[in-house]
Amino acid sequence: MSRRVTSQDVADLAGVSRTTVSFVLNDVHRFSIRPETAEKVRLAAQQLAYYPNASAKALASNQTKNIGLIISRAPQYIASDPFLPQILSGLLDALKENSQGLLLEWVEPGQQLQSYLELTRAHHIDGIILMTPRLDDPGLRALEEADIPVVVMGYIPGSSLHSVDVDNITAAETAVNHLLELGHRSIACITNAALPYTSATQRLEGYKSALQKAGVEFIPELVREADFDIQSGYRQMKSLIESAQEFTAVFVASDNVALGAYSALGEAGLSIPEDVSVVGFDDIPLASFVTPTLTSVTVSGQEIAIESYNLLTRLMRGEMPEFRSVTLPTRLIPRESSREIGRRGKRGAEKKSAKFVSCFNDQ
Amino acid sequence: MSRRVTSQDVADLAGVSRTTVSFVLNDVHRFSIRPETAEKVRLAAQQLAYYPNASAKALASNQTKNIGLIISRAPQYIASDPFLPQILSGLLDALKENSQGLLLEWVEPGQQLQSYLELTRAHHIDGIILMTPRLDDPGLRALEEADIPVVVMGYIPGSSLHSVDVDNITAAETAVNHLLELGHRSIACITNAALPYTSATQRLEGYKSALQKAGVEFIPELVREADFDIQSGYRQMKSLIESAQEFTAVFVASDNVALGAYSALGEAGLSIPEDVSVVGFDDIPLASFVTPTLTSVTVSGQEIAIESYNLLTRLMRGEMPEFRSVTLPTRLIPRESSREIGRRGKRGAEKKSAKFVSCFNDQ
DNA sequence: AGCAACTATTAACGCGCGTTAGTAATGATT
DNA sequence: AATCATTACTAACGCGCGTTAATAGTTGCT
Repeated sequence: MSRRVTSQDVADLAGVSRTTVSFVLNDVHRFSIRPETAEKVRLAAQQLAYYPNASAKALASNQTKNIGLIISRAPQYIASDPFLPQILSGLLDALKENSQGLLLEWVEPGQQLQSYLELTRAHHIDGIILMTPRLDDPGLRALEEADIPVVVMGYIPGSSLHSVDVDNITAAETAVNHLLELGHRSIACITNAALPYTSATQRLEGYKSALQKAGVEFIPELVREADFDIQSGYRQMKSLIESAQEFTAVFVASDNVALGAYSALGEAGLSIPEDVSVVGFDDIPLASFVTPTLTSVTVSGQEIAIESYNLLTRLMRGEMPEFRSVTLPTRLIPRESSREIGRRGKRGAEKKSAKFVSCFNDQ
Repeated sequence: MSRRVTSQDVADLAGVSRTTVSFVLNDVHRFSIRPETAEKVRLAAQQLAYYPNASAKALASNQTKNIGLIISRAPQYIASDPFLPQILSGLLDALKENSQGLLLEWVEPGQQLQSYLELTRAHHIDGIILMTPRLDDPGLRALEEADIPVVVMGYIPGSSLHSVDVDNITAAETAVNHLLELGHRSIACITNAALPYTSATQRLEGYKSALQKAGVEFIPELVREADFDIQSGYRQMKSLIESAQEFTAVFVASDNVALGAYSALGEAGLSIPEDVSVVGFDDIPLASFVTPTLTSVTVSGQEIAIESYNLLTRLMRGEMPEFRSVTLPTRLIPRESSREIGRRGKRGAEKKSAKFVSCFNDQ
């Protein structure tokens, strides 16, 4: 309950003015200060365990030392996201060095405009990183016009906002090409999210493009839209299986969703990769630990986070007025879940391989 | 670049004083205000798209409207945590209703004291939720003495801090009892984290206790310490397999770690549950989608988050001076990964079941 | 001695808001 | 007519800090 320690207290103890304290503790070299004085001040500050009040500092300096990470997705979709921790990990690490804070926000679709306005105007934060943007986000214009640094994780065509992203289209093409090279011709696709999310659209784009370049017909019935979480992957794969469509491989644009697909395939008595090859996307840590290990496209959440943060930092320092969009590299990691189309490649419920089925039927 | 809109602007436009604006927008009923006046003010505020400056508000009112979630773990361990998103999801949801913000912080072991002091003194936040506390955290005393509301997710024996946790000991006992009831007598244990983390110690405690009550000898060589992530689960399980110790079941105190164990078992040619039964902890969403589905103990991250937030809210309102510690229920969810000790229960590298091996050797 | 050119320090203002003490106007009561 | 309550509002202070303009003290040079 002891009164709060202010810079005045430090000044009194050190026998100097509050201004001097401020200069010393903020390393203001414009006004020179005798080393002994500085030392006295530092000692007094330490002795009193003085920590400058964040709000006062923010008000006076017009800098909050916080950046905001905005997730435009409802909490229930956040709960099972294996990718978010990577982003957070990268961001927190980078922020620590500059002793900045991370303010987490989610905005519900429909409330974007107002939320963004409040965020930028209320000035809780110095800069914004926008995650999982939607093409149809009505608040993006407001962000473009707001005079606060913004970096988008992901690509918004036609937007003037700075962005960091992987080349989703090319990456998806590479993934599908991998399947094509293995001899697959009937390749299904399950998106990572609903199509208003740009990454989903782009990855689907890459899928189509790869097929086209290989001269393979695009069959809309082989495409399903998932919704971030495992359940949706399970559902959509089940839907694919139940449809009469034939396919020997599937490109699932999210590892998380792919794991749901694994489950549905197993339940239907289909073996991976004997009956169906699977390629995922994101290369989450788990990908190399599931059975069979999952072929995937590396996307380092940490890297995206760090790159976004670096870009944001430069914007906050007032550098770089010109437009810039960073594209990070991806790499296909072939693992066990994809293999050459085999002799037993024709699928059919009656030809179930015994290998994985047992686990589902025994108990 | 347009100047910031202040409450003075709103006052001018509405033709009243700044004070009146403040009263209207903050719903201060102590001073009555004519409805028409209030309406004028509200209209003006909306017209100017006025959002009160957060820092100024915080400084004047001594309330930041932010709470801090503190993770005492290094970022690399955050990256693959499947439990964190659940916590965040729950917290974000609850916070939204009170239009509060969430400030994320990690403190590195060794820096706790200073970090906590800064957090509490700098007053960036109104309240603290402390995740994954360590028994040996030297900063806890500082938190106890600081006059800021604190809720700990987890249990710290002997601490006066309010806390929310599941009954780790009982839950672990239940998990191990489940294995005992299935006839297992040689049960290994892999902890979820290093023992300074309280949950790890407690779950190990529950494991020992269950064995003791069943009259089964505790064999230290059957215990391994993992470290949050999948890799550590893989390593520790490998270590167990390579040791000469016999076991027919394993209690892994974290689903995430258990998935690593899955991988190591598969690689060694051991089938789950034919050769080794596995019980996890946390019931992450993935648990019901892996092959075989993982028997686990439900711990709802969302619930823990919401309960912690509720407790914190009451503390921040100044209620409840008395000590309180909330314990949330857990439930064992039997799935495919655990079954009665079988005919083929004796393990040995030469008796590998072909089922899972194929995936590792074929490509 | 006299003036300039530093160096070291501080008084004082403003950031935008919440809030207390006080004023002015109106109606009710003696 | 004078007093008192009530209503509707405002002037003015303070939150704790950063920062500018100004002030005292010191040295160097002619």
